[in-house]
Amino acid sequence: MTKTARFDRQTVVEKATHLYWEKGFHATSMRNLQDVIDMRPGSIYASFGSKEGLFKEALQFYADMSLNQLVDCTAKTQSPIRALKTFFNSVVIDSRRNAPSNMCMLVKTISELTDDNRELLFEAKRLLSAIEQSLQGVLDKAKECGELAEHEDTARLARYLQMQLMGLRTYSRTSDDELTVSSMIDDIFNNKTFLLKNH
Amino acid sequence: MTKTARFDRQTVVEKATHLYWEKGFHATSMRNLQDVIDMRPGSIYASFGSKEGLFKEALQFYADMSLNQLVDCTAKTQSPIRALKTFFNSVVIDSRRNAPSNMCMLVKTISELTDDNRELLFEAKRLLSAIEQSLQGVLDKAKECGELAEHEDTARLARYLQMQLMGLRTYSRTSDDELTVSSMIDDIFNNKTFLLKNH
DNA sequence: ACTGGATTTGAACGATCGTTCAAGCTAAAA
DNA sequence: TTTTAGCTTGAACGATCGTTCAAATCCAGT
Repeated sequence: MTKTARFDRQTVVEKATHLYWEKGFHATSMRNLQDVIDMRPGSIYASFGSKEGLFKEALQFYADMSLNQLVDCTAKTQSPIRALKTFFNSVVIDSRRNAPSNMCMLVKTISELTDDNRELLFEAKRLLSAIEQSLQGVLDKAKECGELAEHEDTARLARYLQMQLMGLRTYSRTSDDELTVSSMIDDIFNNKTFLLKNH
Repeated sequence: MTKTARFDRQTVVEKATHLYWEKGFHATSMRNLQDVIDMRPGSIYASFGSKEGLFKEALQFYADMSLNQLVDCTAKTQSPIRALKTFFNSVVIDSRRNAPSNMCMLVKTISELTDDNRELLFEAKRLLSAIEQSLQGVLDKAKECGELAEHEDTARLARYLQMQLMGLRTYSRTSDDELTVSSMIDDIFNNKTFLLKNH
């Protein structure tokens, strides 16, 4: 071997992720990408194979970011439950300002794509499932700490958190009022979500 | 005036809605639409103005369908709360089989579109807000029936239902197991969503 | 300094995109 | 039956799509 790639793969994937996340798969053109990652078609296709190939790496990169975010939250406090709430606030509220979209890139992907892009669709589902498992991991720790009753089904609760997170980030996209969204997170973690007297 | 349009607008919009709902705005081409609604470009552009114009009517049609579904559910029972649960089941579970997508078309739209299609994005948000208001209307009736405590804030609860519905339909897209999704609906209406001993 | 193999470049490809419009056709009015 | 207004048709437009590839460029090894 005589030569290695001149570009930094991590940086390129990061920039591509940013664009895909903002505009979605179909609305992002290869020419948009060429500008943003500053590479010419030949290099891109030599390195990533296709528009789908690059998108797949972007999905992976995004999921890694999200998982790291969750790990960071658990590292900053002794309380797993508090960590979860911090994670929710970070992902739902903070991303209203900084992120390319306040919606989850994986959710945007399963929402946009059909069987015409089977592999990408499957990949996004797989990564969402991985995130759900990480949530369950934190809930398991909460059980160990005694923050969660022994009889609680952490798989079921993780499923619920995942569903609520999906709902929150989507709702967040419809609402200009940040305080409203913020209070919804508080309500979730105070179990004041829906109080019915009877079924 | 000597002549009126030959096609049936309602039927055409219905077919267009089906396709847009399935594939999304960007992945649906005008040629796809031409085939499905059996009209030629000239007629389509004379009647609807543009791809966006037809999509806007499709959004309206979809929202009307959804609102009618909710009304149907309230008409079939004396209990507004039971009506809401029936609505959830109908929208989340039934649409796994029949509908073009198990996700909400309005959610798919706000998820996919950016400011590049400002008007459509705004329209989808507006219609989602209308649905939320209808949910609140049902909750108000529940209060009158005594199914809901007097002190409950129906606007807040409606917001919560809307968020959960968004989450459920999205989660439903990721899961093959219909029973799991079904039990999540049961849990929501039994207030068994997330039981923490402390915050 | 030279060589050789890998990377990078950018023009170009055929396909398809959303849209236009002149010509044809249809059915109500005269 | 003839006229005529307006809907319908389908070829065609320029733009852009994802992708390819021969040529230019680059740098490690000699």
